[in-house]
Amino acid sequence: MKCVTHPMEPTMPTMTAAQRRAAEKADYDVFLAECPSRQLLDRLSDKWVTLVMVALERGPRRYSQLSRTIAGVSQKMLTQTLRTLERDGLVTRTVTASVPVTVTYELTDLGHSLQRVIHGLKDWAEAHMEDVLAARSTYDRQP
Amino acid sequence: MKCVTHPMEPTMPTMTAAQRRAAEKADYDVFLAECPSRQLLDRLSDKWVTLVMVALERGPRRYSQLSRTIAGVSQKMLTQTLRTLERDGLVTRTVTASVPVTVTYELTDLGHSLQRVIHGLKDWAEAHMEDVLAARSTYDRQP
DNA sequence: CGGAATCCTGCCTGATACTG
DNA sequence: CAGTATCAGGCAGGATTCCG
Repeated sequence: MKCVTHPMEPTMPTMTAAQRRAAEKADYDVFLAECPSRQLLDRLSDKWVTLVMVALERGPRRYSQLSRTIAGVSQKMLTQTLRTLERDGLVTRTVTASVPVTVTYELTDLGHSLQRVIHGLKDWAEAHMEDVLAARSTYDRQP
Repeated sequence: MKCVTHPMEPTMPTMTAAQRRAAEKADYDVFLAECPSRQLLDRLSDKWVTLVMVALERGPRRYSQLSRTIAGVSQKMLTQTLRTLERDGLVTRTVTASVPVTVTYELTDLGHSLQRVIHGLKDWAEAHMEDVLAARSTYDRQP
């Protein structure tokens, strides 16, 4: 398993999308620190990324809405997170020239595909909260 | 939607496991900073947690194996991550009293259920690497 | 081998002030 | 409203050393 970027070969029409995806996967390894996929996984495994992606799941949201929805986020981290998500093609940023100005963030198609995965994480956390709390009290009871 | 811990009511035998889970879910909100589920989601949305969970997916692993597999992790963070995963009931820690000592980590059933979700994140990162790289170069080309 | 303990740095956070 | 800028401080996380 190598970690290389793909030379731009002409797309082979004989491959299905699924086959191409499988071929691409084989060339990336998240365990290699230098691999782009590792760096991407590191970025995605971020609490603010997770919360923003979940907050955007039901459609476009304004900056101030996100700020209020995601309790505890600083302006700095919210803006920074939204910028990198925009750069990575996961959200779009739309500025409406009104007074005062309105800025709307929305998931792209790519963003939606990631959102589905991340939503699973949120569901898991909410569904298994009891189990985790029980495990903690068991663990903490021991010397 | 409130964020409360459940008073220990006797389990209602008339509820299915799925029903009980749905009822529990309704009481947790990851957007509230003080909610346990939010804090759990924050912990899970961590790059070392993600990588350790993926590294353990094929069965038990020794500390040194994990250390070598997960490139770039420090002993401190690996130990710290494994400890919290153990405390949260996601992995077991087994010490074999040999010389030198052998320590093995393995996913619990709860851990496996989370691992399936996290694996989706890894798959997404590896599968959509090209899309993200393309989006970045488009973004960076603009002033 | 698998850590624990220590020190130290840099980033995150929080607060405040200022713009288009 | 939706940021950018700046400065304080605290703590996450890296590097190093030592131990059963």
